Amino acid sequence: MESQDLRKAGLKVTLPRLKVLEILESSEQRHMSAEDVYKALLEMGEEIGLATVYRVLTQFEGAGLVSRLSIDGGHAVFELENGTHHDHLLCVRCNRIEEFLDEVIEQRQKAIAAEKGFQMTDHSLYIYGVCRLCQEAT
Amino acid sequence: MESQDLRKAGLKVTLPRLKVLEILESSEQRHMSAEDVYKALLEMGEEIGLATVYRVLTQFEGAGLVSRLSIDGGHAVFELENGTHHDHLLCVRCNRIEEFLDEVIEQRQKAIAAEKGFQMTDHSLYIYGVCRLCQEAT
DNA sequence: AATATAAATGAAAAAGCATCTCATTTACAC
DNA sequence: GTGTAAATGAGATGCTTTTTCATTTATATT
Repeated sequence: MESQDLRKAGLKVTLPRLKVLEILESSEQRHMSAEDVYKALLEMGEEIGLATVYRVLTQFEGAGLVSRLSIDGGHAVFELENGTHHDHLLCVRCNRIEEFLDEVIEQRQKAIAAEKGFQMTDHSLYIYGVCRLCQEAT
Repeated sequence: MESQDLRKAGLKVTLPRLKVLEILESSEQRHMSAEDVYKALLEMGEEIGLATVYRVLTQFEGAGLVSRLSIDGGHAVFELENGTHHDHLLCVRCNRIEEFLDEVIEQRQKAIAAEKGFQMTDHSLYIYGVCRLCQEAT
């Protein structure tokens, strides 16, 4: 039950928050923009303001319940946190997003940061390309 | 002389374009936002509109004269193209940007794209951290 | 169960970055 | 020099996200 997650995060258990969580859990797309979530809520019959959706998603991010991806071009998408770090592959045609984790890359990043004297706090890696389905659809 | 670069790119040689190039070449910061360039132009006494700066930078990007970096959080910075691909390290304190190239990472990215059936078109990798100077300044 | 209070929400305004529109100016081919 | 297509400036506009502020709601306390 998710109410516990909200309480643990110091957030009151409110209908908007429960509904946003519900959308994120039940949507067939794992990666959704605030707008996507907002529209899904409307389709569900929940009239929750877009500003609230943004606020809730940002709070969820702070609470570690979701991660925010900052896609090239400025607009963000959110994914339910699954506990494991990963990077992303994006299809430039259909916007499909896939996840991957590569230990070699993770290690090299740490090594590079160390070489340059940086205390690494984070990193973001996106591979852009045309996914298999879109290649076939040419 | 840069007029040639502009002509080669099919762009007319205009004062705004020459001045923007001049700023990019002479600024002590290699990475500048459109706003940075605009302000530098003003300091130089050139009253070139911000819209023109954006247009010119976008055209330069298309012509391969500059590259655009999309920093986390949405706003873009531009760097003079130096002919060699590289990725970036960003200091989260002072916003210093350093460049690096790691062949191991480059190879792994290609391998991952291939594994996932993606025809890779591009990638973006940013390592965030605290640079040496900012660590010392704590 | 009622109440107090701090937090959450909605709606609209504002912010921030970037692009577009359109009238005017400019580069450059002839 | 002239004509024409391209470039520019200024302001409007767009788009995503955040903020403001009055109202509502969750929850700790009585």
